[in-house]
Amino acid sequence: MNARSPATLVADTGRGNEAAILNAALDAFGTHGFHGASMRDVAKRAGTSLSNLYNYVPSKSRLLAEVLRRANDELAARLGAALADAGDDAASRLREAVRAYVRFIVDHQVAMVVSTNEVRYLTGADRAGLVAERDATQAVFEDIVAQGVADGTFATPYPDDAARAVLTALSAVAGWYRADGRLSRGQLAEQQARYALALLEAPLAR
Amino acid sequence: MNARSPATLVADTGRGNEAAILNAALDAFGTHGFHGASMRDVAKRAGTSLSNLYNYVPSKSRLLAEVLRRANDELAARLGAALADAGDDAASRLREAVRAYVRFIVDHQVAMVVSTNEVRYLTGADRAGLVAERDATQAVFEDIVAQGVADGTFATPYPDDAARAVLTALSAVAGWYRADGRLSRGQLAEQQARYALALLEAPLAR
Amino acid sequence: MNARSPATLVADTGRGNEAAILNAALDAFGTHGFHGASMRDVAKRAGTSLSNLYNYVPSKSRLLAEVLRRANDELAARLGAALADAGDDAASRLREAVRAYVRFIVDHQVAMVVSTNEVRYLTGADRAGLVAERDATQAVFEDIVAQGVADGTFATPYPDDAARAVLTALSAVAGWYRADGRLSRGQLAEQQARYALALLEAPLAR
Amino acid sequence: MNARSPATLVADTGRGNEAAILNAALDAFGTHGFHGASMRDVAKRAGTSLSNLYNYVPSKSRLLAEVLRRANDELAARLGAALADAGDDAASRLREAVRAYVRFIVDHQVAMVVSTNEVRYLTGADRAGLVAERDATQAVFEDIVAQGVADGTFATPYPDDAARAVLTALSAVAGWYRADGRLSRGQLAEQQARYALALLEAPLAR
DNA sequence: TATGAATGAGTTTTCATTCAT
DNA sequence: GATGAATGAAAACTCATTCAT
Repeated sequence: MNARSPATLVADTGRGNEAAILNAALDAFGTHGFHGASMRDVAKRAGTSLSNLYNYVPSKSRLLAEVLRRANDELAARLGAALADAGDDAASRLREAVRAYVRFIVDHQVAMVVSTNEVRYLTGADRAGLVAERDATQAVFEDIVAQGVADGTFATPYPDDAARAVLTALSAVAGWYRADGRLSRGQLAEQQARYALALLEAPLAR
Repeated sequence: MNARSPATLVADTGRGNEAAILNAALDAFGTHGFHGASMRDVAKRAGTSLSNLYNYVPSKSRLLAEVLRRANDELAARLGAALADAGDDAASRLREAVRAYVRFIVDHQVAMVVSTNEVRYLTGADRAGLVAERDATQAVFEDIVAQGVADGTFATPYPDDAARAVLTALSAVAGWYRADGRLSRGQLAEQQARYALALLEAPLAR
Repeated sequence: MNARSPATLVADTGRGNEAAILNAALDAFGTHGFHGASMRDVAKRAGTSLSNLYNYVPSKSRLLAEVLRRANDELAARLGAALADAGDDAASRLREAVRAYVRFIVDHQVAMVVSTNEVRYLTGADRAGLVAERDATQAVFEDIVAQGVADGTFATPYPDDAARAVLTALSAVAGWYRADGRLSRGQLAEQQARYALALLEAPLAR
Repeated sequence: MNARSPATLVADTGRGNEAAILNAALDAFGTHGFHGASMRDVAKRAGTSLSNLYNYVPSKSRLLAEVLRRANDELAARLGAALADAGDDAASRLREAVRAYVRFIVDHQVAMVVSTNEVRYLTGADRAGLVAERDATQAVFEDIVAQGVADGTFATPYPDDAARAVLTALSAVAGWYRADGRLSRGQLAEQQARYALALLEAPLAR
């Protein structure tokens, strides 16, 4: 099965309704926001009863945390795989990372939107955990940029800030991407890679 | 008085508690999000009673709309003023627009955050109005980019998309800016201007 | 108006439904216990809506605390008044205290039952406050007993424990008293006074 | 094994988890009250699953009934044994009955507390059965008192009411007894016996 | 303009209980 | 006997909003 529904982040876990519930939560949070979505919404989308939700998840906020954790895991896995297959030079590593990121957005647009907008409603350990995972993702980009700045590939005077700028620009894509839009998936990746390289002030040898 | 509290978007309107209420709403929506904030929150922050809110505003969603409208008006005014004072060439117009935008974020960070995150919860005419205002702001940037592409200042192959990328990168600044951060207000503007010009592929005459 | 409904602990406070709510809570807690009574029960008995309860009381447990506080205040006031009018010797002071206590039970049987059975469900400051008030009431009896033991009126070898035994025996009356029972109000007081004096081992000069 | 945990009312019945469940229920009801304790609480304390409870007991209220029945059986057995070994005169019979009662409280304090506070939540046949058992226990004391009054050992003018007063004073002990308190088990029994005899107005030949 | 009281629908969460395995 | 999943009702409490004053 190649074509996933964009909101299907979690595949069947073999544990009853779990996948359905997590995907339903993603959908609901994506549509109404964390506070705007009710547990009833989630249950309805998951095709189960409100109270049964609590056999799988102890609270609404833990539900959000779980969904975000899975989204981040998937993104991290994709980034890792892409970089494992990439060459050694900073420019192509950056390009591969951007491509993987864009593909993640295309496949899991809602997850990206929710990740961006709703983390702030986590608290305590859930928030700390997510922030740590997110920082790890950011470090991946910072490392690439640092490498490129060291070897002269990138001329930006603000390496870390620029890495973050690249990331926020990327994640903003989830806010406007439409599957039926002007650009194909590949073209979108190409565009974003070009933005990234330009922003990092790579020579325009392209 | 020169130093405004960052959340104070609306100055005294001469109409009782109106300014206090609008600023309180901005604060509350900024802290908890539209759905996470309650009218009670707003009333408490404004130092008035819950029911008195409804003497100024007919509903919670109209309160959000009003707040967002004022934020956008202020941003538009600042952009307009900055461009009126700017030169004729695309690069310096872009630079001035970025500077004004950054200064708006620094002065009204919460307003920018709320603008970015909570518009989606408006509906009907309120939403349409806001989107139109926002499109007008975007057009300002698109026009500058178009001018620069026409006269060869900018080499980007995606003028409109790049203009939007510049804008989303800018508004993302509101998500992480801290008054006590590493960069001064001026340095921040400088950095963002450089990102913008790089992203638009202006010659690296810098 | 002389004949009060037994559950009417709180007279009109001039503040909307407050008295009705407190009396309704007393009734509900008396009938079903704290955990067995729902806020809906209370609202129904008070003749108002569930949500309106929360304009008067911030939580169910604070409602219990408030009810118990008022009950204890009334009991303390009655004890104080009775002792102010009593003679100086321990036996007649004890007798008057018992009479006042019994009259309180007769007038506010439900309040006494709830006081006895439901304090344990209070927590934190509410519980501490109530326990302190209750200790003060107990001290009144301990003082009388101490006086009587000192001047030879009471022969009990366990003054403090015996004072407590008297009190628990008294409050247990609330568990079985019926207005239409065998004993009149006065006879009941007489009986309990006799028990108390006997238990304290006063000479059987009776 | 001589030293029982105070809450262990039921010894292994040879039927799977039954004893654990009944003891867990006793604990839970003792801690939170009948309505404040949930079947989940009970299951957790018993170390089994929620649904497995229903293999042993058909409903929550029957669980309470069962626990109370066992507590009362144990108390009745102890009273019976104590009286079988006692002499013939009312004073020593009363003394032995009080001793047995106090020992029951010391061994099964929680059971006594639950018995006292939660019977009221039983309904129908369960309640009727318990009340009958309790009346039988009360009759034991009433008989002793009647005997004593008949032969001049006790001078109380209210034989039946006084018997009940003795019983409620005794059961109230469960409300404050602490294993590490001032009085030993034997001293406590001695004290309560003295209260009882005094209350019944036995001559102070002690 | 301002308030406290009022309301009905809604919130998240827990309840006792049942059922398929 | 034992479990995890399921359910509908109910819990306490909050919501945006209205109204009388």
